[in-house]
Amino acid sequence: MSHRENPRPGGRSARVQAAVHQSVRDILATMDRTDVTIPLIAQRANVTPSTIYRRWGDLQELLADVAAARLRPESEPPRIGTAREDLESWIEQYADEMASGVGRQMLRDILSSVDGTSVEKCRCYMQQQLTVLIARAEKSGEPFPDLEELMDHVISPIIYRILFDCTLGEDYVRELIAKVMQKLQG
Amino acid sequence: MSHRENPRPGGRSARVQAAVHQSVRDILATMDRTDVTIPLIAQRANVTPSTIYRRWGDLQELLADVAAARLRPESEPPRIGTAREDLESWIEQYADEMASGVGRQMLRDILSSVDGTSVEKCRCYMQQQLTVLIARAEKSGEPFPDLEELMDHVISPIIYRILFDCTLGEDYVRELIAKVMQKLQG
DNA sequence: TGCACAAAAGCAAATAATTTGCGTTAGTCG
DNA sequence: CGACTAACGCAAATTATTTGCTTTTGTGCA
Repeated sequence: MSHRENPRPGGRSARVQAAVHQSVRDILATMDRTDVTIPLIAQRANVTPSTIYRRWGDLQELLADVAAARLRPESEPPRIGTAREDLESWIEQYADEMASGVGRQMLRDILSSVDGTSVEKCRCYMQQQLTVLIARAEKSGEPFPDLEELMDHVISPIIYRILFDCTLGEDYVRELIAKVMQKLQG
Repeated sequence: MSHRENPRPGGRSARVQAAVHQSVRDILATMDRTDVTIPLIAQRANVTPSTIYRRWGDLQELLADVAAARLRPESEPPRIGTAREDLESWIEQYADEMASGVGRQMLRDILSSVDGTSVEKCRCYMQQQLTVLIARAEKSGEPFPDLEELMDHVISPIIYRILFDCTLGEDYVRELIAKVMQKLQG
């Protein structure tokens, strides 16, 4: 599946991929997840079903691919104030996005794919954003948790709760961050 | 789907369910996940495909149901010594099971099901076991983290790493527990 | 015990999705 | 400009899914 990673921009392959991705997004916005089919996606994208089967294999892989693409961040985490404030703001937005209906669905699509590419992308995108925040803190001299600490004790609990249908309280994210920050002192 | 929850024991419904579950386990042990099909499962279980379609809907739901059933604990966490030692031992066994090939697959099957029953079971089973451990600690007067603390800072990071293909180092579980225990002092 | 009822299974035809071989097209590189 | 190749379209063959109808099986009641 090398072509899925680096289709030459502007080539036919890239156009088909864009059309199919767009078709999936449109259909997913309209219909229930359970009656989305490849023939349907193909029709809306003006390609043949066999093109999709050959490129993505099956519906799960296609949905995972689309979900991963949607999770790619468009910009760096916005600058609010202190590094901690930037972190709080970004994580809160991240949690909201993942906890929404479409967010949950994207997570599930990504996790249920056999091919690990999408899951890896999803993790990398998130880590990149965190790394930017960490770098900012370092630059300004603020004490800040490292990547592993953030993954294990902020991101993981949030994603776990979303996946396993627990509720995320109002201040849940903020409290997680507070705990991690507190540990920096001790 | 009320029949899936409480089929009268010994009835025909229960026998079919057992046969189908067994068939799925057998097939999953032999074959690659991607070429398991409902007709195949039906054949091995000596039922017609339509029976499976009518009862479970599709392959994903069936696999999620089987996975949830496999995760039901057969016994309480074994008694090793102190409550902390019991916890370490149980979590380590839990992590190993989930990190194995079949464990990962079960997790994914459960998470990709649309119906939330299996995901709920999976969480409940785990929480039950933790609750037993917490009760033991309380009885013996040992300081011990509460359920939420264990879920957020021990279980979540483990499951997250498994789902997102990170590696779990040799002492990773033990260190997570050590950190949580340490917090009880401060 | 035996009869009536309901739930779930079987069967088979109809529909829909997936796979595959082969010819065609579009982009790439010399 | 003219091969060359990767990816697409088309259509036939296969396989999976759905569905209407019939039959079986277990349950409750006379």
